[in-house]
Parts: sequence; C-alpha cells; structure tokens
Amino acid sequence: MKKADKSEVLPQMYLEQMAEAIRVLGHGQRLQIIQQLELCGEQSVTDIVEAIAGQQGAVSQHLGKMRAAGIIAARRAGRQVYYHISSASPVTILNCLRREYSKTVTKSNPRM
Amino acid sequence: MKKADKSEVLPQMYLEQMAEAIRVLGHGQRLQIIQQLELCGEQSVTDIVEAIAGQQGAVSQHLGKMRAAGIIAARRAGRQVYYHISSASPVTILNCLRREYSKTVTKSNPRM
DNA sequence: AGTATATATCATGATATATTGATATGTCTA
DNA sequence: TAGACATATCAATATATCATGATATATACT
Repeated sequence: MKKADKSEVLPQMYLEQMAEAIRVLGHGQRLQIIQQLELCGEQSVTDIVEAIAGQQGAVSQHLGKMRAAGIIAARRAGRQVYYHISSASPVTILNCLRREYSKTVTKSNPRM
Repeated sequence: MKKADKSEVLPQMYLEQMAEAIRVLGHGQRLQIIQQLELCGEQSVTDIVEAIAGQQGAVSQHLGKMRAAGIIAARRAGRQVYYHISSASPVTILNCLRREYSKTVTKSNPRM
C-alpha cells in the first residue's frame, strides 16, 4: 500500500474552493451526465436529455454548472453543442466511489 | 446518436446515493477535519476544534454527519471521543483534487 | 424575411443544508 | 454527590440549492 503523500495541509481557503468543486459532483443527475459522457465521449445536449430522461432546461443548467467548474467542456457544431469531460477528477472520483460502493458498507459504531 | 451500453452504467438510484456521499465531503470545514485526521491519525473532538478553530457544536455536527456516512469512525476513551478516517475515499478524492488543483485551471470556452 | 430546432437563461416556490446559541447528556474526579 | 469537562443535540434562522415552467437567444433552412 502506498504511503500517503503527506504534502502540506492545504489552507482553508483552498479547501473551500475544493469543497465547491466537490459539491458540483454531488448531484445524481450530474453524475448521470458524467457517466454518459464517460461512456460516449461526446454528446449533444439533446442526446444527454434523452439518455438520462431529463428536462432540457435542467440539463442545460447542470451542464453549465459543470462547465463553469471546469469538469466538462463544450464545442458548438451548427445548432448543437457537444459536451465532453475535460478533467480527470470526476472519473477518478466516481471510480473511487464505485470501488467503495462494492464493499459491504462498514457500519459505524456504538452510540455514545 | 450513440446507443448507451446500459450494462456499464450505474442506475440512477445508486448515483443518487453516491451523490449524497459526495456532498458530505463538499464542505470546507469537513475537508479541514479530514485533512487533520489524515495528518494526525486520530484526534479528539477538542483537538479538532482547536486545530481548525471551529465551534464545538458545529464540529460535532460535522463529525456526526461524516460518521453517519461511514467516512470516519470514533472510539470513546473516558470523556473524549477520538475520531479517525475509516474509508479510503475521502483521501483518494482529496488527493485527486490536489493533483487537479496544481494544474493551471483550464478555462472553459466561448460564450454560446 | 419567417419558421423550426437546439440550447441557454430567468423567475420563483420548494426543499435542503449551514450557522448559531443554548442546552442536554455522559463521564470523570474530589 | 456536586461540579467540571467533553461531547452531542436542539431550535431558530439564514443561506444555498433544486425543480419547474416560461421565455430568450442562436443557428439553420426555405
């Protein structure tokens, strides 16, 4: 097992920003979108709307939020806008959680 | 439009639960706590309160939330309760983001 | 020009989460 | 037992996030 990289403790301000980034991923439908993009590489908004059976407006807002966070990026082709994952982190994080998830959920502990 | 291979895609319900788990980490002070525990291995509530300069009640609530999510665990010793990280995911996720963070932030793209 | 299509944005009510101060619970020690 | 200390919980309010329906913008086509 690899020894944790004890690189310095990050100052609270950075953690705040990281927390913000994490929160962007903390939404079921947004994870669905990430999964979809992971699977198909690139998809138009309409593709995504269909794939995850969402509402157009809502999906567009999710895409906007994730784009603002740098998680995904877009390219316009005619009237469609194609999105793709632009950062490794969501995939890494999802994989990490998929792994955690497959384990039996560890119970917490006795009441105190 | 590409047809999604549904077998590899996690069902929305799981994603919803994952999103919930992710959201627990999406909070600056909670990341501070994780970092502190990562650094010190085990700490009492008071230790943590001091280390991150938080309010006792708030810190206790954060700890409770993270414990409920299985991220950390606790052990009582006398009147203190010592917490430690009990799941790899927060560390993995934090490292992942630390890595992302060190890169120059990629700008998104033109207005559409 | 006008119409259809794709996407983005806005306004808002509903819900969730955070923050704070106060108090309750549990545990030790004199 | 009382009193101090450590932790947890509660209640009230503030703030953030979501979902929805409506509308705006951008592009293509005729």
